Amino acid sequence: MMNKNQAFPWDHPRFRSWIGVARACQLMQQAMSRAIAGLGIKPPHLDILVNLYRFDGISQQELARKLLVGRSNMSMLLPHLEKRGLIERRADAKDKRVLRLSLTEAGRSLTEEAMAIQTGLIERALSPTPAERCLQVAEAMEDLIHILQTMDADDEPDDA
Amino acid sequence: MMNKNQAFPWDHPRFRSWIGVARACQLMQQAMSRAIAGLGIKPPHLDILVNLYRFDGISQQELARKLLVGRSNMSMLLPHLEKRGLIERRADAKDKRVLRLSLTEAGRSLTEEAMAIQTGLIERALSPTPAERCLQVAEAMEDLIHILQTMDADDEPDDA
DNA sequence: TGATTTTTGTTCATCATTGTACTTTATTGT
DNA sequence: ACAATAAAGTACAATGATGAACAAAAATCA
Repeated sequence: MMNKNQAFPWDHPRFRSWIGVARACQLMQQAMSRAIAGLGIKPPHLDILVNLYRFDGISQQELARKLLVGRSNMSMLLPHLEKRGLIERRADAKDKRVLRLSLTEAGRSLTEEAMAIQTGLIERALSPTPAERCLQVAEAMEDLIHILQTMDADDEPDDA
Repeated sequence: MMNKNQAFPWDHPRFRSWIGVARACQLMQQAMSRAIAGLGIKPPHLDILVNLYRFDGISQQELARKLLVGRSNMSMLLPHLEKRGLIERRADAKDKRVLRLSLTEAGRSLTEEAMAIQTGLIERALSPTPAERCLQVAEAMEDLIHILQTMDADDEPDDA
């Protein structure tokens, strides 16, 4: 059994492909962690800062959804960044439940430094891959993301 | 500043590409976690079992290196799997320091079940991507892995 | 309006991962 | 052979992530 069509999982082209993606991600995460350590932040913080840089005034809920983590994670990390003077949390005027997030000046400039490092590392790591190929990779990943999110959406509503 | 060449990081093709890879990885990890939860194992255990399935008699050190984690991580996880009767650890005859790892019968059959689920999920997630494209993705990831590993090797020996 | 349900964010207990220090065994150098 | 160094595995303390229970505010609906 299982050695009828393709002997082992690692002989499937898609399986090998995915193993490569997973390893690459892990290594990249570690490399990124070291690259930005000098700025006193770690990958989770960087993700937050970049998203605030891009989407000013976002709520904690929306931020958590973008980062694919739970709300509680934001509640743990954001006060830290706030105390360090990198971000601000102001209550929304119309809905007193939500906290609107934005970068301080210090946060904005640190984020720009961090993004320069991040972009540099990504450029170096993908430098042997031509831009066109990168777009094909991106396309494959977006298809995958769409499928997984659809699967999740299917599971939850009708679930037991 | 920074908006001279390409306005923002997310306009770089390689940057966008990488963001997609990272998101895909995260979602896949979560989906995989749910997919194998019924077998009573989590992604780290699956990684271990698959590697033991493929490389019987490997040592804890080698396993840790393959999985890109620390030795201590193996020391935490393996006794668990051993108590559950999925793996065996036997001292090497020639070098009393190393423990040689192998799957039990129960472990082997559970691993086959798990790999079937894993392969199925990967196949589904990458189904819209033709096999040829998958190989191109794999190639890009292998280049990236090689670069990052070379960078690490460069940093450590001469490091401060 | 008043009661019920949703939504937002927080708190807390639990679990996973990491790095460091430590023990035991091999290897190297003299 | 003996001392020093390196390597394999373990123990432990610190950090990070997760999910569930909770409080406050808003929305829904009768």
